[in-house]
Amino acid sequence: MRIGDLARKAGTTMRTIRYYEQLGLIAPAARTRGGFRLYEEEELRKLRLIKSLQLGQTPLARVKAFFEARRRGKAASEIAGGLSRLLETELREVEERLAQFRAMQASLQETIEILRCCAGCSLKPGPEVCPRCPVITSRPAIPLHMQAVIELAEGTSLPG
Amino acid sequence: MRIGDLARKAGTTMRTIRYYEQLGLIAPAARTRGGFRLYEEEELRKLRLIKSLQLGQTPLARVKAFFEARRRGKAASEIAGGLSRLLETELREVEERLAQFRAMQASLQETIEILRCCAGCSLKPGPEVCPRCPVITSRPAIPLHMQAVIELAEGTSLPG
DNA sequence: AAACACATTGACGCCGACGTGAAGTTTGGG
DNA sequence: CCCAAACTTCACGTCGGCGTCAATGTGTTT
Repeated sequence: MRIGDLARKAGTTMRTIRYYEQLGLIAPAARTRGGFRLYEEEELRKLRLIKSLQLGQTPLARVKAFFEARRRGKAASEIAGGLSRLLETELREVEERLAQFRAMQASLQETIEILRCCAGCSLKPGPEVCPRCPVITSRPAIPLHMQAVIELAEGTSLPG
Repeated sequence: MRIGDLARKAGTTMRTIRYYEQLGLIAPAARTRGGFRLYEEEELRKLRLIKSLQLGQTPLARVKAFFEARRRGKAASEIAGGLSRLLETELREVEERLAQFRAMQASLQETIEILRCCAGCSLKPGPEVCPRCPVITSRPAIPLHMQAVIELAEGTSLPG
């Protein structure tokens, strides 16, 4: 299989594949006499893998470290141990980001809800303006995005 | 307050503040005769806001759009409507990423568990190698990272 | 008025993950 | 044999979010 086919099958581009090769992530199984890269199915699997790893923001350098763990480890237990250490680091990072995104999601959802209420009342958003609004007052804390909205609303000139 | 103080209070740098100004995100309330930027507390709040928004990967361009929504909207309901549309877009993106990260987390956790088992057995990881391993065989699907591990393990030469 | 920290503009650099040419070479079908 | 399509390497461009340097100007203290 040549690079164009591989790119199509993997849903990526030739440029990307060559870039990965430059980084030492994948390599063609062989070359034609003329120098064309020739690939096996294995590279296709690797590419798909890289793609899915990228969904989790895993940088290519770490993907490489992951791929390289094969060479360094000798015994199976070493391999398993080394890999699981790598993955635990990764897991910690993923969980950090998860927490951040969950917080963002909560803030966004709450803020949207409040805004819908304000839009219904035709009021400038903000707790001083709409002090009896249950959507705002029943909340333990003002969500992140709502704080921004309130600041923004202070610049406007409209009936309160 | 001059730019250095603002930077310290906001936990950022002068360069960053000037960069934000260049992007139209924040502006000094005034300047000294000599040209030094002078800021009020409001800018500090804005900076803190930007920082927290960045935790959710919100690009600065969108933060700007968010800030600019003030000028475009005239009536309060327009403002609230426009903002909530912005935030809904943001929310959708955040939720997409949340799903991806959740999948990554699950895959990582499962893979680490499997690897621990393999390390305990001193076996090369992979379902053919350890066919009776309940940790592997009881799973509905092989997690993402485990697929990578299996590919990697195939290059090793060790007692199965 | 000298010393010193603090600021100013401008410009170039960097990282990651590629895109986008340009100029030449190889392959495969008719 | 010839031609278009596919491929090669080289090298510069992009985007976001700043870092860092250079040369110069300001504010404050003594």
